[in-house]
Amino acid sequence: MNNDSSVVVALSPDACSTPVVDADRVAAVRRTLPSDDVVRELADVFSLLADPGRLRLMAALLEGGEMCVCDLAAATGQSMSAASHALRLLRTHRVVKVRRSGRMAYYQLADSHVRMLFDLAITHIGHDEERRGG
Amino acid sequence: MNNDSSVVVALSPDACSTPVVDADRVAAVRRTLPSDDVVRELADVFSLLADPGRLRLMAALLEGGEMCVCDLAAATGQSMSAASHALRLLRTHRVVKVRRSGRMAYYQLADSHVRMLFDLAITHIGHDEERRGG
DNA sequence: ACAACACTTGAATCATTGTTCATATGCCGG
DNA sequence: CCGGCATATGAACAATGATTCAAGTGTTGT
Repeated sequence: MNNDSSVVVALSPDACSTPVVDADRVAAVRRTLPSDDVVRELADVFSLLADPGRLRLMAALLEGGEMCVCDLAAATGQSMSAASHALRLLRTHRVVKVRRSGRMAYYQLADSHVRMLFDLAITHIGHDEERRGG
Repeated sequence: MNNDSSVVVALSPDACSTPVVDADRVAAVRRTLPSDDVVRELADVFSLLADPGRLRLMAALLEGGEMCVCDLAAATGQSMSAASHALRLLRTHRVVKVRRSGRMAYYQLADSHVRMLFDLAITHIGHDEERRGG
């Protein structure tokens, strides 16, 4: 069936370089896409998880519960400075929270989504390892 | 409830750069941490999700099912070149798969983990809309 | 054959980001 | 108060990566 509402490609003035095959589908998809803000925040969250150092930090907290910075640094194999920088990032994004006692800072995970994100991603790469024949 | 009074600073004989407060906990955590390879793969997966362009691409495929490159580019608001580069990355990481028909290339998601990763991350950033029951 | 088309790819550019070194802050014991 | 300690932070540097332009591949229609 042809779309009587004329397959007019309502391209913005500057985006006229992109041809469109199925204009209706494109329009429908555009409507359902998350807003730019949400997309940016999502990318932000995943960026936090996209670094081995931070990943180890989170895995350590997943297992160790609550730990101080120097122990976290030792457990994850990075310098205290690197660990502190990483924890700061995670802190500002509400992934971990800190409790201070004297000169120590004890960190723990702030919510439980991290564990699920981990498991899901592990499932994904496990799925990848499972395939045969290279 | 007091635990710090009994905390013995069990420094390893050769505590070079990183001091350790709770050596046992550190050792235990180290044992449970995923291997370097797994950590790297995890970071790799999350890196794919850490870009707005790719995120929009995946969200579009989540909604649109199977789409050609130019429609994906139009729907996600990027150039065809950018979309193609992004899709190539997603392809090599087995996140999307491609079907060719003539000069067209139709992409779709290769596994269902993406949707769960999305929902989990959206829950985390607190933009979870009330969509249960409807 | 030719040209237009859908897509891919390579190279260059530019921005982002992780790591390190050095220094700063605040707490504790003497 | 002072020195040592746990942590935090700033700036510089190097590496990674996204985007763009230009050119390349294979396909369809005339």
